[in-house]
Parts: sequence; C-alpha cells; structure tokens
Amino acid sequence: MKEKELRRSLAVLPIGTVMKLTNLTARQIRYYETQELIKPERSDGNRRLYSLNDVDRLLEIKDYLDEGLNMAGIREIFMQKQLDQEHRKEQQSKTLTDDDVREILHDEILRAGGLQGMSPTSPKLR
Amino acid sequence: MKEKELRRSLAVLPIGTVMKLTNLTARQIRYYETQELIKPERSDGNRRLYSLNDVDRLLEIKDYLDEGLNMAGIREIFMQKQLDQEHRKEQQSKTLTDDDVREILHDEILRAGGLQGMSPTSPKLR
DNA sequence: GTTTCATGTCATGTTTTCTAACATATAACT
DNA sequence: AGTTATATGTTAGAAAACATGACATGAAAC
Repeated sequence: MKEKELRRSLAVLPIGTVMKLTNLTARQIRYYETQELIKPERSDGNRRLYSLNDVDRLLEIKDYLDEGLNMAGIREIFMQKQLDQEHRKEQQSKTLTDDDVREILHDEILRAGGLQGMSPTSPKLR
Repeated sequence: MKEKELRRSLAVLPIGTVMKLTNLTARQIRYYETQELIKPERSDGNRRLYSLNDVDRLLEIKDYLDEGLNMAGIREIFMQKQLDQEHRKEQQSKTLTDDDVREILHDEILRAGGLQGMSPTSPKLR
C-alpha cells in the first residue's frame, strides 16, 4: 500500500478547499501552523498546499480543542504519536530481521547438513 | 468501500494542481472540457474544481491521445465505458435479488414447516 | 492550399491567498 | 476588579492563480 500513502501525503489542496473540508477558518488553519501543529507545503507562488493527511490532522485538532486541550497539549499529543509510530516501525524492522535470521539459519542448515530426508523445497521451510 | 469512492469523487483540486499531476497545460484541460471529456465542478467564485477521478480521467485522455485517438474517439470510449459500468451494476443488483429470493424462500420454509427439529436460531440459518 | 484539430499565447478582469496589524472574547491569575 | 494570555475575528493592500475570449499556428486530412 505504498501508493496510497503517497496519495494521502501529496500536497495538492489549497486552503480554500481545506476550509470547506474541515469547517475551519483560514485564520484558524494558519494559526495552527504558527503553533507548529501542521506544516503545509508551499507552491512556487507561496500558496499553502495541504495533503489529505493534513486535513485529517486538522480534524483531529478540532476534536482535541473541543475536548478542551490547548495548543501545547495538542502539540504534545502529536509528538507522542510520532514517537509511538517510530517505535512501531522500529519493532517491525526488528521483526523483519528476525525473519531474515531464520532464513539465513535455514540456508546454513541446508548447506551444512546436506539433504538428510528433507526435500530442499519442503513446505515447512519458508 | 463507499467512503473511498466518495473521496475519489470529491471535487477539491484547483486546475494548477491538476496541471502538475497530469503534466497537461491549463489550455489542454479546459479544451477537453469543451469537448465534454471531463466536467469539473465549480467553486462559488467560478473556479474549476477537480476530483481524483478527474485526474485519472485526464491521464487516460493523455494515453488515448498518444495512441492517436481524437476527441470524438475518446468521447466514444468513455461513453462505452459508462454503459459497460451501468450494465455491471445492473447485473450486480440482479444477483442481489437472487439472494433476496433465497432469503424469502428460507423464511417461507420456516413458516410453513414449523420448527421440526431445527432451532429457530440455528447458526446454519442466517 | 484550404480546413480542421489541438494547442499556444496574450489581454483583461475576478477570485483567492498572502502577510501583517489591530481588535476582542474568554479564561486564568494576582 | 484589573491584567495577561490564548484563540480567533476583521481589515487592508499586494501578489498569485484562474476565468474567458480572441487571435495565432503547426500538423494532418482532404
């Protein structure tokens, strides 16, 4: 699903569209930017360009505000989330290398022991 | 997958973005509109607004042009596709009513035969 | 060598967005 | 009560993007 991620993170929406999609005013959207809650791209002509992910994030911000959080609180939550996500990715890459280890082990067994009864293409292995 | 369809058909992109995404000039994009190959929405201020589906369609148009088709040909192909799709939908709804028929039959069996050995909440039934 | 088609280019007007500044309501604090 | 901070409204002026319409043009078709 890499193409989907790309689509969601492509900065293609002008602020007017984002206003409609989020029901926020331009003032609010820009203010959240000064508070470093979002960081839209810029066009050649310096216009802000938002991605679908940005829209989601703005909707999140709205929710948190409704719950009474302030800018600092929301900023903190977002940083938390980011850390969490990085952690997950790290875990995933670790898992992957575990699999790699298994594969390497498998190869070594094959080479060391020769084929004693097991077919090299045995379904149990990979 | 209804939300996804909605997302893909939401008119949110200004022509400048579409130009970058398709590598077409504004002139070309507007011309294809006069040829009724696309029909973007309009904002309150009369700006054209395109959906992701529109972008896909424009990329298709590009391909067909590269293959030597002209506007009329492409228009024809699109109409063809639309018919085809409508046909598919009709077929699907027919299939659905077949299922309905089965369900009705099932209900009737229950009512007619009474509960001879089958529990009314038997997992096999619905 | 005209026509037609698809596109380029230019002019002019309108809409959208930008930044920056000043204003204000609400909540928090002393 | 008076002050302060926060989040947002409002306004002004400039720049960018977009709309429409007209005229221009290269390539293909006839």
